[in-house]
Amino acid sequence: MGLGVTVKDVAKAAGVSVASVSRALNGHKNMAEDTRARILGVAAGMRYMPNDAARSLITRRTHTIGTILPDLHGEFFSELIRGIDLAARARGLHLLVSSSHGDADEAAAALRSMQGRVDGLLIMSPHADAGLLHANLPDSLPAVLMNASGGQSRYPTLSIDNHGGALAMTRHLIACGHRRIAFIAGPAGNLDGDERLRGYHAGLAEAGLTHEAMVFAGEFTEESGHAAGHELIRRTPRPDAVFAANDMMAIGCLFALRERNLVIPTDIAIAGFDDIPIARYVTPPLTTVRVRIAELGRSALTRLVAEMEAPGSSSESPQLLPCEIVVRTSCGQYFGPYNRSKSSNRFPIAAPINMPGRET
Amino acid sequence: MGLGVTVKDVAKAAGVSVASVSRALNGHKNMAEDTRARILGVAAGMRYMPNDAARSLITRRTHTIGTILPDLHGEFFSELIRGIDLAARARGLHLLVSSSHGDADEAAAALRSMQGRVDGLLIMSPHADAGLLHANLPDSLPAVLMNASGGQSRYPTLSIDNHGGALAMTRHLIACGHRRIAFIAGPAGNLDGDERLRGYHAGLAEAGLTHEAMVFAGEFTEESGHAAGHELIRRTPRPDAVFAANDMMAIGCLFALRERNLVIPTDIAIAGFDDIPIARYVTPPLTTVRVRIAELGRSALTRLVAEMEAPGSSSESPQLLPCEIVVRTSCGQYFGPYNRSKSSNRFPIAAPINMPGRET
DNA sequence: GCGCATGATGTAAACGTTTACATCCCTGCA
DNA sequence: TGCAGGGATGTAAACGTTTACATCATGCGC
Repeated sequence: MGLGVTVKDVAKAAGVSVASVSRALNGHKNMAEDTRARILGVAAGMRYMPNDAARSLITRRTHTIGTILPDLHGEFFSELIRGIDLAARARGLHLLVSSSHGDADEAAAALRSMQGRVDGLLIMSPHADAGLLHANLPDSLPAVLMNASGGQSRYPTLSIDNHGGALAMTRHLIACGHRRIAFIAGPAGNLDGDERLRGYHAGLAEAGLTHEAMVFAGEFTEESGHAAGHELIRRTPRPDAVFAANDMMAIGCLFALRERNLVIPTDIAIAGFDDIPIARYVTPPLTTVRVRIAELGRSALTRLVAEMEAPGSSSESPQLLPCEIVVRTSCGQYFGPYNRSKSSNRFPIAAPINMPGRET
Repeated sequence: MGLGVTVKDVAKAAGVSVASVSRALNGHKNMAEDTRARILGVAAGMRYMPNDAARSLITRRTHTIGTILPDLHGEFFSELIRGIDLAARARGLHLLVSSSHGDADEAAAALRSMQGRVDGLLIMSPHADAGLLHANLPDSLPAVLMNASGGQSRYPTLSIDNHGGALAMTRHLIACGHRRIAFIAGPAGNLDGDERLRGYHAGLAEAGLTHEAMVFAGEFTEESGHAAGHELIRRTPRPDAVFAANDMMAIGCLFALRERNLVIPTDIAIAGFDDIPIARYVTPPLTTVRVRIAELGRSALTRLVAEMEAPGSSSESPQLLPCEIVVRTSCGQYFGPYNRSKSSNRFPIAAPINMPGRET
């Protein structure tokens, strides 16, 4: 039972018309309270569940929002979905996900296949340029872009404040006394990576250290960080700090330096970007830039809902989400004025054993 | 444009009836090939997209499957979704997710709200007992349970082979020469944790070490592992190995032991369960049991599709997914006959610095 | 007591598909 | 030439809702 019970069956059982049943269910005004109560009782008794397809057909609302995501792994993906899901559920919206899009064609297919199933779309895709979007989406479907090269598109855009985060970290490293700060970049053309690089350069420029800029190629992978690490210690004079465009490269670099028996942070400091969970557990714990991924998801959904209710409502695009410096021990001690996260160690991590050069 | 174009508009533009348009789109037989081509051309030209709600209404198929998940974090969640999504997309199915269900009421609400939106359900929830499922799901809706206490339910069930994995790890520890093996358990009543505990006991029993069993309470959290670590080293004689029911507890324990300046694995060995990404990056890298989460998702979806096509097709429930021992360095050297993962270190990790007691 | 506003309820159209059935036309065979 | 058969196409019903509009009863002011 439960399936196959229609509004008509309920109407018959309750001795009213289908319209009354519908009104009772949707909480319309202008109904006798006792009638409503009776209908609701009968409906519950029959375990009636409205057919959403029929409802959507007439109301033109699916109460579902779709997400188009690239081939993401790990914490980033789950936190993003988590933030979106929480915000969506709070509004009674369902979540249709389509992830793992490796190329533009797959992303386009996903876009098209969501037609008519969703009231709005949350899109994060390196391939989602204005052309692709226009070709595969009806103009009437609200959408919000995440971490896209905003501005050029007619869609609202939300991004991590990559530039601001990298700038803050560069300042922090300088404040810690480092001067020769190397940077391990992201893959060419990657938006996040490019912004972080810009922030690094801005930080150096501020301190009059432009001539010290030292950029190594990277691919956001542990391997590329490892390779960059081996390369950068051959430089003379050696850099006294490394800032990697993401945590995985910082960790790869960390291992490379340890292979050469360099002591971190005494011999050389390391900083990353993202604050992935692993960052807290390597030896020594990694100083990094935290990005609130769940918050990005939550904000994007909020923005999308606003867009759905009043298209073109807020056009102050792109919106930036702030980052936060998380100071651990991989960059040496620092007690200056920058924003430090109180919660950077939710749990007291043991001091790395046999690690010289650290004060208590 | 693109929205608002209906089959009727296409029919008019192509000079045929709506039935012909429908037939052309759905690849029916008994159609003149040229007519079909013409209709398809017109439809594409008008950027026609069929309305899924209307289609679902009449066909009673949504081509969507729903997932009900508990409040999961991190890698586990993303890998699971990833496996499901890949398998679903391959079959042209959409994915409706509902995660973060903290209690039974939320799970029940999620179950009900998916009515009529999905053709089948993938459920992982500690609250999803037979009663809850029966009360909130129509009998006609196919569903597959993941990691539930199988057998008692009329739904097909898939689970990680927790018992087998824990047994294999216990054997491995014994084969490494350890005798006094402590176990840090999961939260009381947790199915996975209980099965792992059973596997531990079975392993000890096999080796005639039942009297050495030593179980400490844990909550699957780093904190509880840390606490258990401090507790277990006060025992005399001290355990020579610790097997934690999951990696986070193993890591908490690892830090506790390092705080006491114990050398791992010389003084005491540590093993975990799950192979979370962090496991490879702690010092020393953690030996653990790998569970193929994405594979679990993929299998569950495959099973669900089978169930949708032929209800009650395969009742050999519950189905177990094998685990795999991943040998790193936290348990000492071992070259015996157990199944070792070749890929346990996708990338050469540097030897932990200043870590005595390890051979090359 | 009469008309009228108001509130409760019923009737039926509409949403955009799919598909059973009817119709038409063409081919092949007697 | 006539007729059966069958392939192509059209007609219209059905899916389960919501909602504009019609209807009906009730109470109120005069």
